[in-house]
Amino acid sequence: MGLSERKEREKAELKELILDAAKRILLKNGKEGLSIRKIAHAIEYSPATIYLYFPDKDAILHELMEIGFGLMSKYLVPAFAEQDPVQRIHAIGKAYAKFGMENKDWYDLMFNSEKPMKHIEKCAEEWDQGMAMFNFLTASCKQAIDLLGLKGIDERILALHFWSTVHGLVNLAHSDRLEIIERNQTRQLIDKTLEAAMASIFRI
Amino acid sequence: MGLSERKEREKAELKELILDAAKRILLKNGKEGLSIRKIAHAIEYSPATIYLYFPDKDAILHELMEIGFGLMSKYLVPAFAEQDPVQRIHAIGKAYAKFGMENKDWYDLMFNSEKPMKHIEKCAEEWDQGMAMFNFLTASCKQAIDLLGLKGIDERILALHFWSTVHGLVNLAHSDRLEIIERNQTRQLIDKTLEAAMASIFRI
DNA sequence: AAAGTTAATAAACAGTGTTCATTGAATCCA
DNA sequence: TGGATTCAATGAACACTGTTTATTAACTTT
Repeated sequence: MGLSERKEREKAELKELILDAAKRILLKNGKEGLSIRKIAHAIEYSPATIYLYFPDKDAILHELMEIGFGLMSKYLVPAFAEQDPVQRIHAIGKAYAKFGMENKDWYDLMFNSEKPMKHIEKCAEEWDQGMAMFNFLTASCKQAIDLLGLKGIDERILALHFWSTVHGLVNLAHSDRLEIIERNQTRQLIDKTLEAAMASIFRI
Repeated sequence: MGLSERKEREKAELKELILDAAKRILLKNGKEGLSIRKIAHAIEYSPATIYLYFPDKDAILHELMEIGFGLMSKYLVPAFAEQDPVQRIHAIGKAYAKFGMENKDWYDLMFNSEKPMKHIEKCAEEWDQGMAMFNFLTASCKQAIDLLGLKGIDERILALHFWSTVHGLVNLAHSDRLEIIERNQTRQLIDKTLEAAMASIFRI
């Protein structure tokens, strides 16, 4: 019963081929420009073939999302290694924003799309990479709170405050709203605001 | 030369009819469900007719965006009237978040879409309602800074910090990320985080 | 060799935004 | 009034989109 080993390997290989093509098209044409038909054309198969390997387009986007977290961790790992929790949080914020600014389409897929995570039961499992990052941030916040002797502050709320600030900045930048506030200063605005957030949150 | 007054009035009337239908469809079917063909069907005209009154779909979305700012101001006006600048900023944040949570599609159109504002030269003019709101927030921040005697703080950065926090929260809520962090607590998370932001920013 | 299995596909369906030649009715002018 | 002109409205087409299904063709098993 079941597929022979060779069959399974071939199936996995074509799945990988599809994802690779999807990745390339995402990088070249953006989220809007990514279509089943373009993927099919890129790998020289018919569009219908894609549906033998993925139930629908959302499934492909979801797998891309997980690849995106892999990319993002390259930005975050050095920040995670920072000894001082306050500096670590700052470094995480800067790395997060850098990833967001340099990988708009990935970021959109990972943090702004609701489609690839329709059912909350599933997404709690499937967004585990995102959750792991948030939990690490929360733990760092707890350390910072203890270190600075801040009282009556919930580390989860603190982490959420920090995350939403950076997430908000990245999204405002992506939709060109920061450009409206001050032309050609987007990066500086993000850096300065991040510093101001750190200063006010940790009362430096 | 030029259109007679009656002609112009008729033209404006049909334009209004199109926008009204677009508004209804946006509210019922969301941003994705809003199509030229559905608008045409709703007003019982052919799709091609729409293009006699608007250059393209983006132009319609842009006009809807301006209508959205009208809706939003209903939420914000009471907050704007608040006497104490610190409480005013808090009230603005709460009203902004309330609008965002209760009007997802409008919010998306006004703050997350880049399409309706392709050229930055234009959008500086055409996003003037958004800019006016941000400038008012900045002015309130300046007042709060003076009132509390905070030193070395740029009111523009402070306003941006506050805006990006609330914007980030609303977007995280819209993409169900807050639901992942803590199930069925989205509203409370937003309120608490907003309070924490106020406390840390103004050192209460 | 015949039967069974299955990967791949062509074609279709129901949508999308947008363009353009044609129609038909209202307006203008002689 | 009659003919010319103008122009709003449209049907039909183009090039796309995601997805489904019956059919083909190749490979595997008996």
